[in-house]
Amino acid sequence: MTKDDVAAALDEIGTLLALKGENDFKCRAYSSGARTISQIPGDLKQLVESKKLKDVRGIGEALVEKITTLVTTGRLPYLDELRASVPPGLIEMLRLPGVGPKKVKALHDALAVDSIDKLKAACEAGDVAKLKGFGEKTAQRILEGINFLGTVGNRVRLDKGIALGERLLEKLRAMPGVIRAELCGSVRRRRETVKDIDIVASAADAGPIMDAFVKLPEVLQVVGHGETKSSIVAEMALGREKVVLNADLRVVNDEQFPVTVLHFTGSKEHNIRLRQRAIERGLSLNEYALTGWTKKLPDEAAVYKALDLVWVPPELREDTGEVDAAEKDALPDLIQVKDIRGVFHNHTTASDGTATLEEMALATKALGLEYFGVGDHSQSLTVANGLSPARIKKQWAEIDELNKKLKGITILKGTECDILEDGSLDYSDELLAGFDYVVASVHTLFGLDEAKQTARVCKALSHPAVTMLGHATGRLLLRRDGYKIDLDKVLEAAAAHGKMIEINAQPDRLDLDWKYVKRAKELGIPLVINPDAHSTDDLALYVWGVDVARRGWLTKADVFNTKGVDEVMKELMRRKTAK
DNA sequence: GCCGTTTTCGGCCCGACTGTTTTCAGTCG
Repeated sequence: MTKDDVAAALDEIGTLLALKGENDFKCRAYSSGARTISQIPGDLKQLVESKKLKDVRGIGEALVEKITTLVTTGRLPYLDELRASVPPGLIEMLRLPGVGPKKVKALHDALAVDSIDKLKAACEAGDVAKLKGFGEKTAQRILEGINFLGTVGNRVRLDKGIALGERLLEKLRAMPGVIRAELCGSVRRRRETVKDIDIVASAADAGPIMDAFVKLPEVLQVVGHGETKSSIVAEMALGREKVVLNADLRVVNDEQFPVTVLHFTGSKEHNIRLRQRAIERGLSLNEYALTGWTKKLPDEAAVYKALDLVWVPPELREDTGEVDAAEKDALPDLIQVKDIRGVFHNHTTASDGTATLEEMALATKALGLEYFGVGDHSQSLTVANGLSPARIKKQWAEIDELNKKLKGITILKGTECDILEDGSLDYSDELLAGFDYVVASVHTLFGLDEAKQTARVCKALSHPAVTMLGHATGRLLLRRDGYKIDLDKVLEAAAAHGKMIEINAQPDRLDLDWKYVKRAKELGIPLVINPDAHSTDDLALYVWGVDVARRGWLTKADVFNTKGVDEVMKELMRRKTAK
């Protein structure tokens, strides 16, 4: 039972209790407990066994007992009973916009509605509109929600969310009367997926901007249109697909702007900490002002300063220690895109890429980078045209030739070598010794149980030739969970054997997850940001990995590919000869 | 359910918007 499994169970309890009409604070205690567990460092089982769980903030007696049962037995009778007493369809109904636990409960109690289908029928029959507290408009909104289910309200990848967000932002900034405008929310914090777009703008008169916003061509539906806040469903074509997202706009006066931007950047948990801090100082922080503070607050940094904190980069605002660090002025100097000087894990036409070695190297140079590491697939991955030892040697010769010919870019000899079922590698030790570096990755047998998968990867990490672990979980965001693996053990193995771990920057991977990036740093493991490029365009994807690194508190010094080519080669050579 | 320099009870971040009400509950962020 992983931390995520435990967190999911607690979250489910919170939701089920809410559907039963339980006290809101009790439900929240479970949800916040879930969040705490999913972000807790170290091994949960050890924490349970050492009885230290009760010392964790937000985990009290009742949660300790339930978590202990979950971790030791893998089950929780309390949750099973709850599940049995709440029809599963009720949870699905919560996804409808404007429908929360109270409305779901009312619908179930009064009309015996326990599924989306029955809800649709009840709306169409007019039963919902007649219900106390409901009405024609509510019934209509529910029907619209059911029609939209599957397109609206779903999370989308960060890169797509930003694209739509920036389009809206650009149009807003061009509107007459707009003084300042900023993307806030999870987009600004660079979460790997986003559920909606939050925009804050400042203007002397909000009305005309609100009116113009809800009439933008991107608007699919107007969800709300108030004096200072409007909410739309926005749509934009991106390549061959469409991005559909909710977007909220808040317009305030320019004096309020910094506090409002802070508020809507979140996270909610970060805001709560700031508000508590304000209260401790005899102040009160809301979305418009720091009440009780008499001096001007021209920007966000001034608001933090008023709370005796240094400015916190948005990527860190998750209440995972950043407020304490900001108090001591001990926040990390986060890595920036410009710090990256080369890339290691990339493919060419030799395996499953679309560009040649030379094209890829030149495109890397064009991005201003110093080195291009090729990491084509290894021999057993035949579906991706993995390279045989003979083809590897041919590629090495080609690299030697290109390195003589090309100026301003160095090609490094690497491989993305498959980790076989037993944890051994896909090439002989003799061949492996000829590479500058080896990225070891899992591409097969995703279905192995957690213990086997963990042992497999840990064994690969013990191999002297391995430099770094590729995409640690194999997840595809919003599409596929990663393979079951105990990442805490994997990190321990990487630390023990002095290996690096990749942050795969493909926007649908972002694997290693930022929470584990933070832990890897604590264990002293060097991280490497790789685009896993399969085309020349893909090379620039490393910027998304920089976002993950920043969320994981990494500085330039924590990331291997911030070093220049000479230093990189020296370190890779040192690692090879140390074995 | 959690928490405590008001510590075993009584709070828990707080405001906009909507729709249903006629003063407010529910939802959302």
